[in-house]
Amino acid sequence: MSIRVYNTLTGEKETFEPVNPGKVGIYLCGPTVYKPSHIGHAVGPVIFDAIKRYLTFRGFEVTWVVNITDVEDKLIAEAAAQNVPVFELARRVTEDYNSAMKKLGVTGIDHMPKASEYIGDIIDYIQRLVDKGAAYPSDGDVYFDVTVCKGYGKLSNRSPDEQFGQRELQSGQKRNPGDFCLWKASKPEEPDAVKFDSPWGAGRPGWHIDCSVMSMKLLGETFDIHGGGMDLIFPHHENEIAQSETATGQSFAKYWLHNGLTRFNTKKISKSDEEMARFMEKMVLTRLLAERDGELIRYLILGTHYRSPIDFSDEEVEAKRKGLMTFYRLFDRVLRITGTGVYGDSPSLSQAPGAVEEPLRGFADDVLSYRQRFVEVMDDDFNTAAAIAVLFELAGRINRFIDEQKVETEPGDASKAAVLAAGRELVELGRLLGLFLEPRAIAGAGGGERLDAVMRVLIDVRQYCRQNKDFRAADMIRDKLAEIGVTLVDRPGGTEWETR
RNA sequence: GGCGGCGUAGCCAAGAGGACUAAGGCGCGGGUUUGCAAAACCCGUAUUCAUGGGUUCGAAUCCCAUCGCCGCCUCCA
Repeated sequence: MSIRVYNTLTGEKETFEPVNPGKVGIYLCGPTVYKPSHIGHAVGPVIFDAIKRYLTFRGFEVTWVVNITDVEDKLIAEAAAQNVPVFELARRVTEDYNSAMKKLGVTGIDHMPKASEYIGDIIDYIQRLVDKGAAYPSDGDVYFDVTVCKGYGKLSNRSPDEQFGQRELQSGQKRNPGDFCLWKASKPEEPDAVKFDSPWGAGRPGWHIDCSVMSMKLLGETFDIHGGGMDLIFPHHENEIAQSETATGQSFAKYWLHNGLTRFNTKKISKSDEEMARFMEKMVLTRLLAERDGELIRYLILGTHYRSPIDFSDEEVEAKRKGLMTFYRLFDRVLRITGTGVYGDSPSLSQAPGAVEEPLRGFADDVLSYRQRFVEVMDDDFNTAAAIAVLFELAGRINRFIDEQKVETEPGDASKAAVLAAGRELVELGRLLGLFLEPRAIAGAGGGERLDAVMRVLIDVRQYCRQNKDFRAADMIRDKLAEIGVTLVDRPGGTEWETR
C-alpha cells in the first residue's frame, strides 16, 4: 500500500513518492513573531508533527523545517509601539511559541531558521533573479516581474490578466500590478537593526523571499512537501513558486498541503476583526495552554481532517475532553490489572504477536486488524480523524475483552498478558499521532501525600458506613466530593478516587 | 467580479462511484453490573447525506442549476 496525499497544485490526491527515495523534506510556513500566536497557528505544526511521525513510522527519513519570520513590517511597527528592540520582541514571541509547541507535543521540528540569519543568502537570491531579468530595482526596492514567469498562478488558479485588474494597486514603481516586493528599501525612521546593506541600498527582505531561500537552502532546490494554512495559497505560496522556479529553473515543492483555517462562530479567526478581539484574547496559545492540557488541544485538532476548518468553542473542547478520558481510564484499568503501565516499553501485540495464545487468539487478531485499519486511513491523506475513530474502536474492544474474560476479578496470566500487549498497541498507535506521549494517571492524581492520606480517611469512613448499611451517610460523602470534582469509584479491590 | 472551500443525526465529525439498510466521539433513551452510583459493556438514537434536476445497472460520493455559510484576491497558519 502506498501513501496518498491531496496536492493543492493539482487539486487531486496523488501517490506520494519523494524526490529522493526514502527521504522526505517538509517545509511549513511558521509564524511572524510580532504577536502571541493563537489556536489557529497551532493547527499546522500539530498536523505536520503527526505527519512526520507517521512518515517516519512508514520508513521515511524526514527533515522538517518551520521558519520564523523575524524581519517584517508589522513586527517593526509592534516593536516601536511597545518601545522595545525589534529582535527583543521577536525573541520573546518566539520563546512563547516554542513553549506552546512543546506543550502540544510538537517535537519533530528539525530546523527553525530565522529570516534575519539568512540575509546574505536572500540578497544572493534576489541578485540571481535580477541577473536573469526576472526582477528589477526601483527606488531602492526590488520587484519580481510576474510576466516573466509563464506558470504564474498555477497554484491558486489565477491568471494575472484577469485578476489584477480587480486590485486597486497603482503603484507607480511597479511594472505590473501583480509584481511583488523582493527587497524593501528602509525608511529613515526604522531601527538600524533592520537596515541591511545590499546592492540596492539599505533595506530588508520582502515577505515571500525568505521562505524560498531558507527552504531551498535547508531542503534542496526541489523538495517534497510544502505546507501552510489555506490563506497562504495566494499570494504567498504562489509567489514562492514563481520566484523559486524562475531562479532555479526547476520545480520547487512537489506536494502542496494546506490545512483548513480555524474558525469561531463560523468565522475565520482574524487579526483585524474587532468583534473577535475578546475571543482572540482567550485563544492566545499561551493562555489556552495554561488552562487546558496540551494533549487535549492536540487531540481536538487531530479530530478533524487537516483540510477541513475547525470550529473552536469551549463546548467542543469539553466534549473532546470527555472522549479523551475514555483512553486514560482504560490505561488506568490496564495498570490496575497488570501492574505494568501501558506507557512502559513492554512489547505491543504487533511486536510480539505470538505472546497471545490460542483461546485468546481471536482477540489478538481483532487488535491487529484495528492496527491495519489505522494504517489504511493514515495512508489516505493522513486522515487523523478516522485514525482516532479506530483508536476508540480498539479501546472498546480491549474493554470488552476485560469484561468478557472477567480479567479484573478472575485474572489469568494469559489474559493479563493479552490486555497489556493490546494496551501497548493502543498507545503505540496513538503515539504515531503524537498522543499518549506522557503518562497521565487519573486515579489518585497528583495532590501530594497529605491529600492522599486525607482521601484515605474519607474512603475508610465511608466504607465503615457502607458496612453498617448507612448508605445515606456513605452517599453524602461521595456526593460532597463529587461537587468539588472528586469521583469515588467502588471497585472489586476497594474504593479509589479520581479527579476530572 | 474572479478563484477556492463548506453544507452528513441534537452537537462534533469520517466517508469522495458498488463492503453505506452512512465510521467514531459527545449527548440522549433502554439494559447488564452495582446497596445506590461511577466506569465498562450491550442495544437504540440519519431508509438518509442543503434543495432540484441529470449521468450511471448503481451516487452522500460525478455533472448542472438553486439556496445558505465561509475564505482568498491587502497582512494572515
